Amino acid sequence: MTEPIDTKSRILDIAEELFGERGLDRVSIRDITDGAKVNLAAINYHFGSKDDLVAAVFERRVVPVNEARLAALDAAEKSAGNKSPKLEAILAAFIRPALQCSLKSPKGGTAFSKLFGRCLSEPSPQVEALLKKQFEPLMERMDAALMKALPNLSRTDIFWRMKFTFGALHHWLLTREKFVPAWVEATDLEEQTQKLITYAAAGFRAA
Amino acid sequence: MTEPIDTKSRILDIAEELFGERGLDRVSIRDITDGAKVNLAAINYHFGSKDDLVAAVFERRVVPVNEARLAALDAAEKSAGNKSPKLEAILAAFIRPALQCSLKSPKGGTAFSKLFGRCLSEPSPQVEALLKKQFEPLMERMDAALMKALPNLSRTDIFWRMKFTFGALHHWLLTREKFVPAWVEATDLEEQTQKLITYAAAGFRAA
DNA sequence: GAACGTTTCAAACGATTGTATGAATTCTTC
DNA sequence: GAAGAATTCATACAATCGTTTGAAACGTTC
Repeated sequence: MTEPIDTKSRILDIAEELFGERGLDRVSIRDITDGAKVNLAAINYHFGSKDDLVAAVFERRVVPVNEARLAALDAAEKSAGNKSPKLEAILAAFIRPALQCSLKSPKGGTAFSKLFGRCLSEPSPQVEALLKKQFEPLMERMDAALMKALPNLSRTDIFWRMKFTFGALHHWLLTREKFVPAWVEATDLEEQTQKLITYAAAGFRAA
Repeated sequence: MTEPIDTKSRILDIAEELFGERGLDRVSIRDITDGAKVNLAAINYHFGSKDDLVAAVFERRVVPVNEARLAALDAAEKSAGNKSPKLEAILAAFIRPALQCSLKSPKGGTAFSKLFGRCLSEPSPQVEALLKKQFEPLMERMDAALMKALPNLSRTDIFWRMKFTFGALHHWLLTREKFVPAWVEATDLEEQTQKLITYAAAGFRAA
């Protein structure tokens, strides 16, 4: 576990890990600089403030995830020709990149999921602006694709079902390893992803 | 808006409101005592510590909600006789009490939802113990009812779909007024509840 | 109304927070 | 290898944090 990377990346890495573990406010500047083995002033020097660091940590993961989602949507639409892609493919384009990114993040991938949950529930102005900028265009694309795939569903219904799906995805990511009784059969992530896609697709298709 | 109630209740009331607005750690003891117009030492005197206050605020809402859920489940099973209640009735027993409680809570009901989200993502030891104690028996009852209603679904599948439903419910409660584009047709809470039940029921029935 | 337990009060505690400073060091460019 | 920019460093700052304290005020009971 050598870490020859630069100061900025080291800060981002363990900031993500600690934020995910303990929450944004329960992690001090000093916790991060100690963990990253950099000087106390490094965060303010490289990022400006703690809030800016939070936004940077969050942005580093959210941007590629949403890019991957758009790319997956593009690919699905392309391979479907002039027809609409299957509902499952549209939902997979939304769900799978989030999971894949969460795997790249430290601590087996739970750190980013937790961080995302926190950024949703206690957003700073910086994070809120980032959320809007990142998700508005994505949601428009998702809406359009879903409306085409489910022509007899109103746009309002699609909006609500998308919100439900979003919630299911993130609660899953957030508590993947938690609140799981012993009797639950072990399943790998791919299986769990399939289960979610199946569930959401049926939810969208409800009369 | 007269508040002739006692110190303890006044503290609980605005603590709930402030925690919901800003997050557990962004609200200081002084914010609460100022808002409740009580002395600074009142929180430590009446509750012991800030963490204990958080648990008390949370407990005051969670306990009645889960009692109402169990009661609704009882009622549904009773009225169904020796048959299984309809899937929608089981899900409604889970969903509706949470919504109803959230309406009683300050700020049009969003405060409790936000508080719940926070308690899920950054639980103190006290809150974590409370969560376990409150949700384990409820989930067992829900599992049993759902297995009876969906006999060809494995218990593991029921667990995961229940988790997805839980996520959809709480993300909805947490962001009810947020991230809603202007074009979404206004719907009252009852309609939204129905939409969620429809979505979740279809998700559970998926092959 | 005296004695009691309960609650409220103003004030202070030590610890920790995020940020700022200016000097020391390293890196880059000529 | 000297000049200048970029980075790291130890240290200090003011503010805020949760908690404690001991006295004052209150309510109850005999």
